[in-house]
Amino acid sequence: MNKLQSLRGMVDLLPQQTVLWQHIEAHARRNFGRAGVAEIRTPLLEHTELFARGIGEATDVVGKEMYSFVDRGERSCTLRPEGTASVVRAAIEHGLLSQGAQRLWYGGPMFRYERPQAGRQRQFHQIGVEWLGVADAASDAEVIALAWDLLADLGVAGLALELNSLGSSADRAGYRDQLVTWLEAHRPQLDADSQARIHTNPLRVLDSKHPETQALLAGAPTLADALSPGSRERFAQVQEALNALDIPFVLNPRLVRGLDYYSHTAFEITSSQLGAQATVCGGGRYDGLVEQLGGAPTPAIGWALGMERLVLLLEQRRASGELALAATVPDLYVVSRGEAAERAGLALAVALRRSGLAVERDTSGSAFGKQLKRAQRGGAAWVALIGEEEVASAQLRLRSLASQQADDQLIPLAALDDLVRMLQ
RNA sequence: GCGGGCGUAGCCAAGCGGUUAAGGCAGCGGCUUGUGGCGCCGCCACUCGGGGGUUCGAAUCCCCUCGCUCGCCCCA
Repeated sequence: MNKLQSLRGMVDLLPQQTVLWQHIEAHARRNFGRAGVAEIRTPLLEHTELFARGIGEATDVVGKEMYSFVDRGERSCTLRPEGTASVVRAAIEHGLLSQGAQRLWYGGPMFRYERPQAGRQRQFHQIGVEWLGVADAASDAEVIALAWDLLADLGVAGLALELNSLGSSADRAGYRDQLVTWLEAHRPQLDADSQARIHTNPLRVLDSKHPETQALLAGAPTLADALSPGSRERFAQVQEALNALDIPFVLNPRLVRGLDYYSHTAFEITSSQLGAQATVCGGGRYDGLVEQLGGAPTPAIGWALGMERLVLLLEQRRASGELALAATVPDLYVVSRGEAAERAGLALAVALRRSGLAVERDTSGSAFGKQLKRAQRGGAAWVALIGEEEVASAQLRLRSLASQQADDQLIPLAALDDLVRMLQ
């Protein structure tokens, strides 16, 4: 183990991958721009307390997955495990909320100390949207549409939108008590994981994958029954709005989401192509969070999508040939050999780039045949060849690689404008 | 954190206790000292993720370790 390698769960993205990432980012930027959603960038490092207060002490994320350390100033710092808390903190800190509703998006790395798995890294990346100061049910559908349409624009098929309502915080608290009482009464019949969660995170028991527990839960009180009439009406409005937008969804009463701050609308977009880590995008309403972090009571809703998981889906499309990302192909490939010729080639390449052309220069110094071969393989349409003869006459030899024939043209090195015109 | 599988060159991959570790792709060089996708030839692992052990002998068996992977957990 002498070889240097990246830390466990920290992955390098090589050029073949980065084109996919850029593809996704470009679509996201464009769609967000159309919807009037502005980008916000917050630090990767925050006070540990922000996440402890924002996400909830009882959650796994805060309890055992954070990258925390004490800095030289004795502060407890944590690499952000998710984006929402930071965005809310920044909005409160800079008084954004007093300037009306904020429609924000962010992207970047998050850190969680977990066992790596397909679609799950310790440093992973999310693109997320947070709308602060937005309360109406129509906005819930609008925010969901942002995620749904982004994925659709990227051509990702086979996705399912799952939807649930957690009710108001009062509904949820009341239901929680009801559920805990019921779970306590049936404790011996529950699996070990679920028993442990009765008091730490009882709602998550609903989503247990143990078949016996699931069978038992058929008799448990349901969240839907615990919703107040107002919450029910609100949930119906969200569903109507989604219908009107032609966004299909399935109701999933067991969808409760892991983080404490959610209320009312909760949703996930999942893919059957991803194995165990099937959630591509998850989000929901978190009306209580801003206040919890010290701001004025502010309704809010948002989502985050996992870049790695989305990339996995796009890689499947690429492998099957459905998605072809154009590699960057130079307009011109400069072939030169010999000291003076290489200098002339360098000057040519830089000058043409300054004119806006994509120019690649062969730096190998190998035989012209080799350089031409590389030009061919690189997909360049044109080659400028400069050797001793050309330097002597202050010309370059321009050849089209598209045609098989050698129909070279000699162009004065000084006649840059002519060359630019020909290549455009 | 728990359980299963795997780890041979940049990539894919054969070998599964016996002397020199197949092959393909990519790369590099030559055929072609100044001229293009093809073709042919050559080069490219003293070594099998790392360490230790068993053995006359290990890439092949055992142990530890690192990493990857699938599932659990959790979540994006």
